[in-house]
Amino acid sequence: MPELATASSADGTAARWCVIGRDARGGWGAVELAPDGARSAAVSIALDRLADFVEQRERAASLRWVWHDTARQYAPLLAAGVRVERCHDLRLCHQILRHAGSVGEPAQLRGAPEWNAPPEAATAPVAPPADAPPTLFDVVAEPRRSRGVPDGLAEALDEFDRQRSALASAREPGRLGLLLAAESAGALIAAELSAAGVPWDVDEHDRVLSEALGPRPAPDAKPARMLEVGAMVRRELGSPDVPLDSPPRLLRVLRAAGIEVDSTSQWELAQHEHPAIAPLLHYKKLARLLTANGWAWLDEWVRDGRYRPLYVPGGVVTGRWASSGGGALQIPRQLRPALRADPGWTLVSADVAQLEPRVLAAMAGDRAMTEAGAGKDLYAGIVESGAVATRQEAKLAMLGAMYGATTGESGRLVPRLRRAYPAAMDLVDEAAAEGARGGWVSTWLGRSTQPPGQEWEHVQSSASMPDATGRDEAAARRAARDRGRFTRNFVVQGTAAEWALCWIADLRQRLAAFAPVEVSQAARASGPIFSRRPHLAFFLHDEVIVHAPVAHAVAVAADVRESARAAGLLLFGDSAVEFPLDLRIAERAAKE
DNA sequence: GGTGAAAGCGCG
DNA sequence: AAAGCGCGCTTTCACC
Repeated sequence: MPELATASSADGTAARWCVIGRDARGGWGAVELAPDGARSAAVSIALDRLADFVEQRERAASLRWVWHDTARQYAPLLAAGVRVERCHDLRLCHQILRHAGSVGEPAQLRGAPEWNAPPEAATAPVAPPADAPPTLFDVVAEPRRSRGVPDGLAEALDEFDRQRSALASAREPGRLGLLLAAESAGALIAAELSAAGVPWDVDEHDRVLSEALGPRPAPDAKPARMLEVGAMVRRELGSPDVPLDSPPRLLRVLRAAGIEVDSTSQWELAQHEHPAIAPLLHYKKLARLLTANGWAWLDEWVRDGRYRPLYVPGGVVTGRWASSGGGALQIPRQLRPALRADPGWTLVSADVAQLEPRVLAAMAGDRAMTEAGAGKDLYAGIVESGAVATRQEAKLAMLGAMYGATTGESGRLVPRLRRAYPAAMDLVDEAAAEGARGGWVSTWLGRSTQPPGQEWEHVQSSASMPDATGRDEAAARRAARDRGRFTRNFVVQGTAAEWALCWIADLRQRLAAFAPVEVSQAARASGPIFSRRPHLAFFLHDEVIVHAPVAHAVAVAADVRESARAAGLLLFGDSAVEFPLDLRIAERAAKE
């Protein structure tokens, strides 16, 4: 699996790194590093020759590009039709190494604050005009730190040295190195996903909207169906002007009508009997659809038959991706029919069945839980083992175990899992205890939590002062429990994110190996790199969608499964834990 | 008039 | 007033 190898690649060839960045004269510079540390002389590249240079070197040698920020560096290359196989993203890797508890000598890295930049959206923030007079706020506040990271070649070389030293000092450099490679591969994939886009059927989307809301209304007008349903709510409440879109005011009206709710959220409304409730819930559904994914969203985010959200790799503390713009993390199931392959192509969709519990079973080496998930639905396996009575109970108990539920039905079921799967439960319980103590925990590959903030420490120390009140002590216990739930979930969610990165990184390489097909007119919307081969089109935590020529669909599906197997092997070796997929090949493509 | 918090709800 | 983790986005409303 060459993609994820670091120090040397698994295909037997010595890995070489090519570090690139801006040179002192404003052009580009490149320096190649051999595994033994030998450096080539710096090569200068004219501004407009960078894409050519990268393509040439990529073809000539097995390289890992080292650059400051994939989000900024790779998008222009993709636009120029250049794909790269591997990279090392200095910004993302810095974030991981800086906080990794297993790094023995982090001091040098932590002494390079300019690389400690938070993930940012692909669109650069608008800088204030340089000639604007400083406001009072500017004078009082700390100097504004640059939001980006240095993009110079010299800085990149220095930072790469620091990162290699830090990695070498880690307790398990192999694992942490794998994480750095996986994270960087994820950054490449995120850029490629935005470039390729999700094939999106605007007519189907419009049909879903019209069916629910009525025809598209004039700008600033409410759709017909919303007006009708709103009128029903008003009639049932006996009030001509119910403020449907303002929760605080709606709450007052509901209480005046005798509906004793404390909020206007749907789960609470659903618990009351009143003729106004059904239409009100209906109205809220419609309003949500309209504002979140209505015609305005369609106009803004879908162009040329492609939905192009922005992904933020490493944007979540656990290592999951975040998104910024386009709402890729929250496409409602209702709109899934709008994901539609181009003519002659199809969508291969897969999601992992119960990824997080399976990851937990593998981490903990829990044989009973592994057995419960072998060859079948994990929750069904838990029921078979006799721990709980129904699949629903198994799911509720498992989520409660991983999230730290203490009350309600979920909390009530957790002790049964503790008896049936002590190894798995010990692992999450220990992670929670460590977090509650103020300590740090790590994922399987070594992504660590940051230490608790000053506020948290302050609450804890206040509670141990001689004059601490009962209230102080309660607040400290609550904060400790809160952090414990976070660290409990961190180890599982974060390791699941690592598994998923390995899965899609492996799959990406397999897809790139497909023989190219003739380009169809529609497929060109994916851009020069993606219109001739199967390519990733969507990724969300534990599911993936591949856009593929129909002729390749079955082979792609096999690769998706094979990559899942490879990810399990890469992370957990010969652990018996299986990662079964729910996999579908879409039947309908767009009309010719 | 712009900003930020909170409510509410969509996703895993 | 969600119980129980992690997010983003839209809207309203209080405030400067």
